[in-house]
Amino acid sequence: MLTRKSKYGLKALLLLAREYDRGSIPASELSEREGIPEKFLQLILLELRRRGIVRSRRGQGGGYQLARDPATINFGEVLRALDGPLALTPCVSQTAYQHCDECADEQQCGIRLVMKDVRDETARILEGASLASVNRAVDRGARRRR
Amino acid sequence: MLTRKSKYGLKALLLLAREYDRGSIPASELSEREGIPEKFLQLILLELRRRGIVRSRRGQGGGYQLARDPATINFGEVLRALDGPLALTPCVSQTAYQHCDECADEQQCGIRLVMKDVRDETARILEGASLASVNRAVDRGARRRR
DNA sequence: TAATTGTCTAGTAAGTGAATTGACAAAGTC
DNA sequence: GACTTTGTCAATTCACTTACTAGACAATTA
Repeated sequence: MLTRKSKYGLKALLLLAREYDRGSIPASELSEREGIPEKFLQLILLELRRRGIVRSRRGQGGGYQLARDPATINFGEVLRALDGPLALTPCVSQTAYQHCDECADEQQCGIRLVMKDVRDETARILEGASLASVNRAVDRGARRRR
Repeated sequence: MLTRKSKYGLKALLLLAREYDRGSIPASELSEREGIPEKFLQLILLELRRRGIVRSRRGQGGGYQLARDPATINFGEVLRALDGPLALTPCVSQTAYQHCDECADEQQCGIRLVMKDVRDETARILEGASLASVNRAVDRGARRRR
């Protein structure tokens, strides 16, 4: 399951992407506009900063902004930062591989076979979903509905 | 993440599928051959029985067997039975849809858009993976490696 | 220097995962 | 019909994770 943490993180980032050229936006504003508990959001933004996804400035007029162009930040990267590896099982993870101790021969494991397929497809979709492209898709959908 | 519960369940089912024509296999044997804590396995098998995936017989010579042909039982069905819905978020679940309260307009949610894609692909893969086809794939892999 | 805003460490309540225990029920064997 | 094997089920345990909150502290700017 997607945790609230990731959901909040993505929401804040999508908003930062929409207002990318506005400069820094304080956590309090992000928190209010997206309905995210402020202290929790600060925790999340801190992790995103450590990962180089977001940049921060303190003091009056400070706040957060994307560290890079919205087209170069994707859902996969964000979910990995906040929720950990995408794979459903460590034995098929690219970023956090771990051998299953109960599995005598990984080559012979049917479960692994299937989970590998799931991971690959999931990664393909999430890494293809950049903040910029997702915002564009939402806008396209809204226009079509009018 | 795939829970141990589901992993154990799938392992037991794959074995039951391999020995489908042998009749009932006691939980104790499944437990020993797959290295699964026996009491925990019984809990899992009970859930699978309630879902009509497995059949049981008590008393001497009793045990468990698949309720249906191994080709008609797929990973998606099993994971739904043991771990709950496949979707990463309730607002894109087929089997347990729930509106997100924090989401004003679902049609405008970029996160939902992406999670829907992930769910659809995940379901396609997991529902295409039957006990029979996965066992066949494992055997093919083993033969190729020899 | 006062106000604003981010940084960081702790802590906590509730829930989930991964089991274990033990009483009980049914079915077959001798 | 007693005995044994095997499944059913409710209850409990324990560690870990999620989703927060509190509060001290640090930096920046008007």
